[in-house]
Amino acid sequence: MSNLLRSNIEDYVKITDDDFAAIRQHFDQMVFRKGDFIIRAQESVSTIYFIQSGLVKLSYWDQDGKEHIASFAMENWWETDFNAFYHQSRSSCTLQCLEATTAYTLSLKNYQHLCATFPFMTGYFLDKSIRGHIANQNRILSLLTLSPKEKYEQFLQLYPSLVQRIPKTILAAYLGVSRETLSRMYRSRK
Amino acid sequence: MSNLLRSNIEDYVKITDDDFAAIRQHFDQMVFRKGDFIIRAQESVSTIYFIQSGLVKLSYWDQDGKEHIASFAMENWWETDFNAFYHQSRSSCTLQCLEATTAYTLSLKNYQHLCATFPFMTGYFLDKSIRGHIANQNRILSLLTLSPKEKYEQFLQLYPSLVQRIPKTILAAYLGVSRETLSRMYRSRK
DNA sequence: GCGGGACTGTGACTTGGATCACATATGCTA
DNA sequence: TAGCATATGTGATCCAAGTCACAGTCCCGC
Repeated sequence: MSNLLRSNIEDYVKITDDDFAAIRQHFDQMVFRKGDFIIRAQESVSTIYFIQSGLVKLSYWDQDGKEHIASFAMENWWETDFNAFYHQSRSSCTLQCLEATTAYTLSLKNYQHLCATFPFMTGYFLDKSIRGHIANQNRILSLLTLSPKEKYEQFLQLYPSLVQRIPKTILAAYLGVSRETLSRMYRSRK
Repeated sequence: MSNLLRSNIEDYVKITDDDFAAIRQHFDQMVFRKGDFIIRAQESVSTIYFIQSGLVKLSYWDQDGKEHIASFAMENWWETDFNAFYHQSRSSCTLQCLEATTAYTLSLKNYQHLCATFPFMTGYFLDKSIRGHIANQNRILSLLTLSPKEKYEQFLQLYPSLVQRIPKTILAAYLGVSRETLSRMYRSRK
């Protein structure tokens, strides 16, 4: 199974070569360099991205100019500003590459066509959405219940491979902790 | 449109009387009194609930015995511990009635049967799931970016009708703020 | 109608973590 | 290879919000 998108779909349901070829038609591919913006704030968002390689961050800037991270996405993950995509409105977030990234892109029109042509794809997206929903729920509970130290340790446990790939400043903005507090956290048994 | 469940489905797609009758077969109905537990921690969860009337809270207790609110659900909302339901594991949360509540219940088996029989129901649940996902995303950003005062004001704006129905202690546990801080918040221009 | 529990307000005190300020290290890029 | 931006560590200070303690209110059941 050399194709990541196909294997991702087949984690949910097995498909034939012909089906995958037809599904594949709905996607384009894009290549980004480190630092490139995939979505800028205030833009309209008509595309979902399936990350083939690389790492991106979805972030929100508050009125004080402070960055907050809504989520990260790496290989094998779907990402976009779902709020803007689903409601066809302008993005309040920014999607930017932390590493050089390649992605399959799926437009809203093709997304709808895909679900209409292959009903099991609706089930596939439902599966993804529910998992995302559950992950968000867990993140909310972590934000509510954990100390900075515990948040960091939980992140380490959940995404050990990501910790080395993400600048600490950005990780702090994801955890909801100041850069300095995060930095002080490695030694102390807090 | 007297039936809340039907009108909720028809917000997504129009259905015939016959279809609704067949769909309706998949559900049972339950009645709870104020304070009743719908789901207790450590129980397995095999049911989704569609709230017809009333108000429930989904909460998590940390190791210090402090309660944290994952979410509220009122009339016209779907609720359960989705993590436990979807992965068929034990609940880490508690679902409890803040008011006398009536709900349609849908078992996992019937949920699957429903989606298999009426493919558009998969689309309906996908729609619900995406909206839930987006709401959770927004909640995460609120927790990351807003001051206690701003969190309270945003809640007021998003759910004006809920504020009167939820004890302040519980609301504080939802906002991630202490009861006392929330209480002090009404007067000051903080 | 009485008593005990949940709910809420409010003062006094404490503190975790933010903020500020600066220093060092590690690149890229020209 | 110099030079500037990015990333990180660390000390000193401050303050928003948590915690603790107590009092008043409301409501429900016996």
